[in-house]
Amino acid sequence: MTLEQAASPETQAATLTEALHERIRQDIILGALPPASKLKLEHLSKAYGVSVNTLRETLSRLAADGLVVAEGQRGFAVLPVSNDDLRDITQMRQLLECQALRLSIERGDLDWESRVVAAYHKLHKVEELVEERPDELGESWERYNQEFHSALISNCQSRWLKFYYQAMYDHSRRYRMISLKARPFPRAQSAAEHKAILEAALARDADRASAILEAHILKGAAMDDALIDPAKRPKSGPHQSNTSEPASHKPGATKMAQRRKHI
Amino acid sequence: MTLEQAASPETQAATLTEALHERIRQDIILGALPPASKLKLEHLSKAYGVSVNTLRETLSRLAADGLVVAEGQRGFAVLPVSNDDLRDITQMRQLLECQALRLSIERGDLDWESRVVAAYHKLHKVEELVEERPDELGESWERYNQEFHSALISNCQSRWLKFYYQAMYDHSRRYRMISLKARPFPRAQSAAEHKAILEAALARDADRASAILEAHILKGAAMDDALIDPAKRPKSGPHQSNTSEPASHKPGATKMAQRRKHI
DNA sequence: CCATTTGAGCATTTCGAAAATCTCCTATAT
DNA sequence: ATATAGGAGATTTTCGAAATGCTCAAATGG
Repeated sequence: MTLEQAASPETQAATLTEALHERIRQDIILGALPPASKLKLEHLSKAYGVSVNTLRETLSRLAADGLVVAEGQRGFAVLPVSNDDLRDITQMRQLLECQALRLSIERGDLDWESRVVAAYHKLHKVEELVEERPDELGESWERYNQEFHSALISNCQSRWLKFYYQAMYDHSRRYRMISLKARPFPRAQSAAEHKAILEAALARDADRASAILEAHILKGAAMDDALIDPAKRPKSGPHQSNTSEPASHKPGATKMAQRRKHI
Repeated sequence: MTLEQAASPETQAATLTEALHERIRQDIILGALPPASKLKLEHLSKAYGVSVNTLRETLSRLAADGLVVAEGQRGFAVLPVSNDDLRDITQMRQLLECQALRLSIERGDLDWESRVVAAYHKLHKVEELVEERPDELGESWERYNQEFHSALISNCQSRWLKFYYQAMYDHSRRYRMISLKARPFPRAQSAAEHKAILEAALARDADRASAILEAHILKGAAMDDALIDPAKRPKSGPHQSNTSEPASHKPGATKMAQRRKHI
């Protein structure tokens, strides 16, 4: 996502590269392209049906975004996960999102209020039901959760703050997706927290809202923590997982690159 | 600059794209490629002596960094400047740099202390002389100023914080370069502020150091403010702002042509 | 006279393949 | 047996040009 798109979220991709960027970004966040997996150009370009150049340009962008690491003459790989990184991401989200919320509340106007209320309403409805039918509603919860958090900070004027917030949110979402594969759907208390944030925001109490949000972010991340053991990744034999198209938009992933022994 | 490079600043560019990325980044920050100027692919690829694809990949990365804006089917342009953006950048620097400084001080160790002292020493020496001979020493001041600020936060462990701090520093530097073309070298008080920050940092007084730094950043930016009038840019008839090479920095095929053979 | 269409010129986007580099397996020598 | 050198195959990097889409002025119709 570019800075422009963060400022005014367009949904239409004008070029192939932009569409591919969004597609691969989602595949990384959702886990179709697992952490630390090598992104081989020829292979992926076939899987996504684009030329190597287009793919390369896209991966370069993602590398600048931080979702992909690019090492000269050694290609691209999905950013690995680690508990350290998760802690880092979490602290950054606390710093950026709380600051954005403060700014947003300070200049709070009626349009913003109604956006927040509307977003909360959707999220609230889904949260009442999501624990019973997580498979069906999990995706909705993700969307509405993001929209609620976005609405809260939408009144902050800082383009950069929003831009970096969005990046950090994407990263934390990737960790949550990983976590959800190992645990059910432990969002029991988040509904109460969302409500408390809403009330503090509507009361224009920036300190209180910010404090609750900070704790909320930490709690959410705590559930994803300690789920990352590097030895966990399936090391299935030959890498044929990708010989077939990513047709169901599952571009599969090659295995982690074995690092060279000596320099 | 990638996330990796921010974490451990490598100076060697392994590929043409990486070298070009750094080169254009500098040209934008230093003003050889002026704000809002259109970056025509064919033209620039000749000027820098690379193919259109390589240039394109580089510009895509810079777009993700935020120094360049990419509009689908309409090419690339240098990010425009505005007073709003300058304010935004300044506030982000305050937020990120102060937080990084706090974290850095909290886990302050001896190595960090000595890095800070060493960086301050260089900066101090240059600041004593820079106002008399700004043309000669301005560049040194820039480098040592950046190194001092970098040293201050170097002990903070957050990769992302450092990464975003660096991006914001680059942007603020671009504004300072613009400002320096209109005013002499008004850095009289910054020396005293640097000293105060150093002392607070060495005393492990995070609150005081952070407060001084916050004011310091604001003061520095205040001098660059109000220098940007949108009607100023030379929109002379046919857009010739780029017909003349950014050649002050000779983007010709001078240094780019040399390729390495072995490591 | 104004609005709309057309099309030539120009700029961007995308592709396929060549060149450069890295990886890993094998042979050879110590 | 271990270490070093050579080379085939795989992968990344770079290029030149074709395909696509935008811009803007001239032409056409109301």
